[in-house]
Amino acid sequence: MMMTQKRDDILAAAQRLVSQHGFHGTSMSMIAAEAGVGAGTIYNYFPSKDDLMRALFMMIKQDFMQKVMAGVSPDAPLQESFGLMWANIIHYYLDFPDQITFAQQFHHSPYFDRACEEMMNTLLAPLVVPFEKAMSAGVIRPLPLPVLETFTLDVATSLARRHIKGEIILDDTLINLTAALCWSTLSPDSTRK
Amino acid sequence: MMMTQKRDDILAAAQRLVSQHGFHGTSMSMIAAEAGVGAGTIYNYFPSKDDLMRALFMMIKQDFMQKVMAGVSPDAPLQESFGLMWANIIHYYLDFPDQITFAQQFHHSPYFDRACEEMMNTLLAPLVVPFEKAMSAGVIRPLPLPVLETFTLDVATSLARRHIKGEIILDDTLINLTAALCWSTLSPDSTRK
Amino acid sequence: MMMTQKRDDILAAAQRLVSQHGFHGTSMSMIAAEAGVGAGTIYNYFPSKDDLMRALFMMIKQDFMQKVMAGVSPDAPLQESFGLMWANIIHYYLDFPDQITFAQQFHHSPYFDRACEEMMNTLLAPLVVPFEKAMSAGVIRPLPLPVLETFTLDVATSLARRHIKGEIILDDTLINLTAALCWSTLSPDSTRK
Amino acid sequence: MMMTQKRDDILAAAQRLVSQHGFHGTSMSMIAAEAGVGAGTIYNYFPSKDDLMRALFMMIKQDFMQKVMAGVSPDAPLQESFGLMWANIIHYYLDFPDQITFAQQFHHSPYFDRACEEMMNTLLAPLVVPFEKAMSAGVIRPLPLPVLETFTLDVATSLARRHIKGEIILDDTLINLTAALCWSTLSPDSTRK
DNA sequence: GATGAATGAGAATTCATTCAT
DNA sequence: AATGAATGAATTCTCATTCAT
Repeated sequence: MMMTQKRDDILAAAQRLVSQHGFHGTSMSMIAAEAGVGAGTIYNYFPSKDDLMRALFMMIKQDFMQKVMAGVSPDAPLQESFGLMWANIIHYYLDFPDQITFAQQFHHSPYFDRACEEMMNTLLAPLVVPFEKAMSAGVIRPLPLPVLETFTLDVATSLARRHIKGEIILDDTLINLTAALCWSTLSPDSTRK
Repeated sequence: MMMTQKRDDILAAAQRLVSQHGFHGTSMSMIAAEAGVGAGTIYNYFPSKDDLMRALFMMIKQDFMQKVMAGVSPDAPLQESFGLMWANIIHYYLDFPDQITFAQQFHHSPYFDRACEEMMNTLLAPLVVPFEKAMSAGVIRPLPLPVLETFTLDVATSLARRHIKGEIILDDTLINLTAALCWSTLSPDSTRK
Repeated sequence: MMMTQKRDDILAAAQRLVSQHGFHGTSMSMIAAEAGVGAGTIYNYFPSKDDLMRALFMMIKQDFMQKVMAGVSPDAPLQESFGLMWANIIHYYLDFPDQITFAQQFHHSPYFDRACEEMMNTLLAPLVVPFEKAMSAGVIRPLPLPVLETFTLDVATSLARRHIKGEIILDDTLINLTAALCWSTLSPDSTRK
Repeated sequence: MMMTQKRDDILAAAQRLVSQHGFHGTSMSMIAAEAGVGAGTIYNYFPSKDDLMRALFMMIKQDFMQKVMAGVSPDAPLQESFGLMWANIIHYYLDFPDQITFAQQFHHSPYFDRACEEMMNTLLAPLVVPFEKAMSAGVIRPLPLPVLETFTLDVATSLARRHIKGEIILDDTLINLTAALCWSTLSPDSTRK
């Protein structure tokens, strides 16, 4: 159906504008104009601005997950998958800086409520499962899941943000180095002297 | 003069409200009411909403720095200082959850411009210097400064946020564990097999 | 479409209110209420209060010009046209006192900028051309154009204002007398003893 | 008394600022700052902003009258006095362009009420009396007083304004020419063919 | 008299949302 | 479904005026 086309146009327009001007710098009329639709049309697809934003966030996260898992074999050893996923994450951010800007803004705003939280957890599950297995198997250090996420996802995000801001240059060498650093944090013997 | 009192009331009110409702959910009238002053009074102390927000951010960061360095001796070995600073950071966030909420919102909003960036760097300098020395001395692994900050400050911030959201409980055990994990990332031999 | 109706209502309301209360005594909400539209509606037609005022001024001046030139034949001798135009000007002011009040307020306010100036000159051109021709032909005394305008337009305006204020009564006799006085000022032999 | 000094400072400051920024572009605090007094102090001398503006207008008009009559002998023939007064008026405006700007703004604003009107008439009396006498004596054409004012004062004001705006240059030649033109309008035989 | 911090009513303007077409 | 003109509540900010010192 064509119904989906307009919806996508609106989401794409919103993403472009919000990453440039922020949530509150982006009005519904701006989105409508950028998407090439009437102002009222948006409300045929999204009940409110908040809903549009939430939908956009989810869309981005879904896309993110898909690209992060690209090429990852469920049977490969975690250390190997980890390196691949790490590179995927970083490249995603570098390829789509708008997305990270939007996602960060959204994530630290009052838009991000319990419902978002839960949907995100559901979405992240495929990423998390292999780590849980690895913990059970003693391949990586047993850690509370949120701590694990901090030392992996959050670190990658932080690095990407600093790259986008121009503080560092994430070339292959630095990507590999940081991947190795993170992995070492997870491996069971890392704090040995 | 009491001039300072009203200014502080306004800053405190702004902090409380923004951490709850976000920047754009917090109107100047709300701040005035919460601070117990007239709407126009705010403008005797801050030229605009933006300036008020920036001033608040800076104040928080200054306070943060002071509390993080509490008890840290410049002559102590870095590993020892590191543990102390780590605990200080975590405790600061746990003691003042409003601050971290506000600071994160601000940091990822369009309010945060070049000028803020630079003031922050100036402010963070005392924290950074010992690490640079340690790198030169080979005590810790040589890393670009932003990478170092990611693996220390940003990780601590992320952990604290997850504590505040209820995902984990940062008791002394977990604080020590995470400190050790971070430190191991920095130490020169951590990626050895 | 009815689009034009609302625009006109707004202009008419603005004109009435400003001639009574002055620019700054006339708020946008007052105009909206008087025009019977929502406060925001004005901004669908005019980007700002300034623009609304400028548009109104231009509209009035255009209307003025049209009415002043009514019945004036381009081929008639200037002295004859002059009498007609003079009567037209005076009658315009007497018929539309709001307009003159508004125009005078506007003209002596900071709203009146270079751009207004130039648009006015363009507008006045048809009025001015016959005088320039008459000067070349020696029918009237050669004078700098602004001086000519002073002795014609500005004098008529001043007389009309004094009528509106009740200082004089501009009946046909006085209109004819003043026209004759002005014309005598322009004719080449007027200062002869 | 020193009381007068501060009052004068305030009036002078107001005049400077209003001629630059207009009435509503000039706030009481601006005036206070420019005058070097506290914001509240103004209210010891003037009950309100409106009163201050009115007082300023009157002061200017008084000064104007004094300078216009400078060197005018009550016994001299009117034609001679007229030339002198004409030059005085023009020179006053050229010497004090701020005043004309302010006075025009004020005169066409709602600040200018009946009371102002009457005070102005009282003030202008010395200027008017000689003309009335000359009319009785048949030296000049009998005209309603407001018409006379239009053809003299208002014309001079208009010329001065056009000079200030750069449309013409009022050198001695043009001053004398325009004086002669105006005088001819007043003299009893001017409309003869 | 002098001060200037405090006030709060009021201004221009924005924008999410509605609804008649 | 699509439109976009209309709405009006809400926002930031200004400023004449007051009053405790």
